Amino acid sequence: MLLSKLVGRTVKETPRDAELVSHKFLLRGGFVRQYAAGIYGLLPLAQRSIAKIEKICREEMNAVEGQEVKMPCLGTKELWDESGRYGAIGKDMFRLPDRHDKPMVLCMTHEEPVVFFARTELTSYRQLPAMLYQVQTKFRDEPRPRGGLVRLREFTMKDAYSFHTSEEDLQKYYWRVHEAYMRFFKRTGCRNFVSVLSDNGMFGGKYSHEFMMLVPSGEDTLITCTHCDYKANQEIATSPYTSSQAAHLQLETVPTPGIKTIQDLAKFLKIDSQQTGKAVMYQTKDQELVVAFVRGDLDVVEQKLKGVLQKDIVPAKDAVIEAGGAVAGSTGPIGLNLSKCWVVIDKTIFETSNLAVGANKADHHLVNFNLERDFLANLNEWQKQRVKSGDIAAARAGDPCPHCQHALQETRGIEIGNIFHLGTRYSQSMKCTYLDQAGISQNHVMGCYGIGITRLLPAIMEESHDERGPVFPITVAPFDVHICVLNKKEGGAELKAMETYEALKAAGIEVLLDDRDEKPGSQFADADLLGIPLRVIFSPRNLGEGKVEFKYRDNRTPAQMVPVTEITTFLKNAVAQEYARYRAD
RNA sequence: CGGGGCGUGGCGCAGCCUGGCUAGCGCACUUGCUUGGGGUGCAAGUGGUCGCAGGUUCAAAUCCUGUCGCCCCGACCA
Repeated sequence: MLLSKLVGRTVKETPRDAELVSHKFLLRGGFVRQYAAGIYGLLPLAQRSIAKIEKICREEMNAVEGQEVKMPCLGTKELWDESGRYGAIGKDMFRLPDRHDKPMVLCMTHEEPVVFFARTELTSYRQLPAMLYQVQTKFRDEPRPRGGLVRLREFTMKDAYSFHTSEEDLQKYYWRVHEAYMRFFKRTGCRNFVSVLSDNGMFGGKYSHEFMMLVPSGEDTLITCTHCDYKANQEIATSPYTSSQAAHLQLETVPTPGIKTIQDLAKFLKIDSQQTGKAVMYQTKDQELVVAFVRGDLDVVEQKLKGVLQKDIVPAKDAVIEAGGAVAGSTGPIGLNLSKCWVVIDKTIFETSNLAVGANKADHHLVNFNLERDFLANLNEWQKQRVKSGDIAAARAGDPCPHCQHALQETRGIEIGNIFHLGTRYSQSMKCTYLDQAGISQNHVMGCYGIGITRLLPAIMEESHDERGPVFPITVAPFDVHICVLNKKEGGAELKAMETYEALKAAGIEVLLDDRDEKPGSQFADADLLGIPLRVIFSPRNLGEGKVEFKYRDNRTPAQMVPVTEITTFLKNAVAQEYARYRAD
């Protein structure tokens, strides 16, 4: 490709809307253009990279016996009603009427369409296990698209779905896909990534992993152990917090004028915040109050709370708080109106004695509160139904690891892939069955596996760049080799460069030739901005000595002079070596 | 949905508070000369209903009202 003909120009100024480095470089390098919030078009440079990512992805999916299919993006309400998700998913799903006013959806994931396939095509145990995958556009009406290509409303995803006759078979295959994912991410040049245990969200199922690129700009917080291999999304990470147990003292009400926060309370009572109980309030869709209690020094994780409660929640409004009998700033377990509210108690409250908690009376708190004695023992059977318990607190840096007790640490990450155990969540609701060996109808046991294809490009750029631009792994770079020609009119520089360009193309190497009549500085700056891993510079000065200059985009070795007669062979070797660096095995 | 910010040629911005001739600057783009190893210099050009609608006024990019869009933080996120 000649750079003078490449559609998509580079710019010096950083567009105002860009925050992330990947976003800045994507715009400045002419990789993408924005159409609307969360909606981008890929120009040739980005499209070339994405196509390479897709190709590697297909190879790895084929290697685990995946069969590529293409399912429609447009879906009908009927199909999504079968799984119950037409109603369960809120505004995240694009919905539109067709010309007959029939409700349609734009698919945000494809469990429903794939089950549609499976129940007619996978009807015998002889066909199982089977895996279908596609590389397809997904639509999600995100509340807040952001970060350039990181969080989009329209994007490409590789989604795969496997069907099994047993949990054991699914589990075996699940780990095979996990392996395939590790290979895929290595091959695409991802370096610092991990798989972590994650929340199942709206998928259902028993377990799941997220593949996370560890970069400071990541949206998710991960909890990892400094000693063992425990890794989890903070949404589900746990810790066996150390708590203090002591002889139960007399419960007392104490006036606490103007004390609203845990910090103030601990200071006022001259105790550690670990000796307090904090109430965090949410509300359900039915306007019922949800009061979550955790130890004062800890934070509530909403995902965990939702899991314990099995309900969707949002932060509580004042009217709901009042109706539930809670007093903001002094909310405690005793005295709540349990007919109007749910109470969720974190395990740390069970484990700590003599806590200071709110008294549900303005400017008063209780001290020496002991959960079993002062609250649970006084509940009748019906009230007990309104009280749930579980692990709802956030594990933090410094807390002990649930596996080895060593200190945990926090890291930021971008989710680049995930794998989910689905079980029979969809095959049951959508009546998807096969006949087993005994001729008995059984539900398929399912797994699903996603990779955010579009997102991987900015993720790689976040991980791999310098102040001048991205530094692409050759496996996903838009081109293999970038040729600059300085002062092209003199000394036959342009002619020599063209010869090399043609020879490399003939050898199947993807070359970008900067044939513009630009100053060296401009050419170098643009080459840096495009991030192509190998660079050759033709100039009259060096050609006078029969040499051209070769350098790596990442400057891993000093630039070297290569005889122009050998440059084609040299580059063929260099390209081959470069690809070899990203082999998975 | 809550909080904050921003809409002026393709990009980055000034002008707006305090209304006033043909709306300005830099980059990019076109043409010519110049320069030639980290964004040369000079000259001449192309390109804008100042997001949109309504209002106030002799006069609106500028003031008022409404509306749409975009970004950031939070909420949310298979």
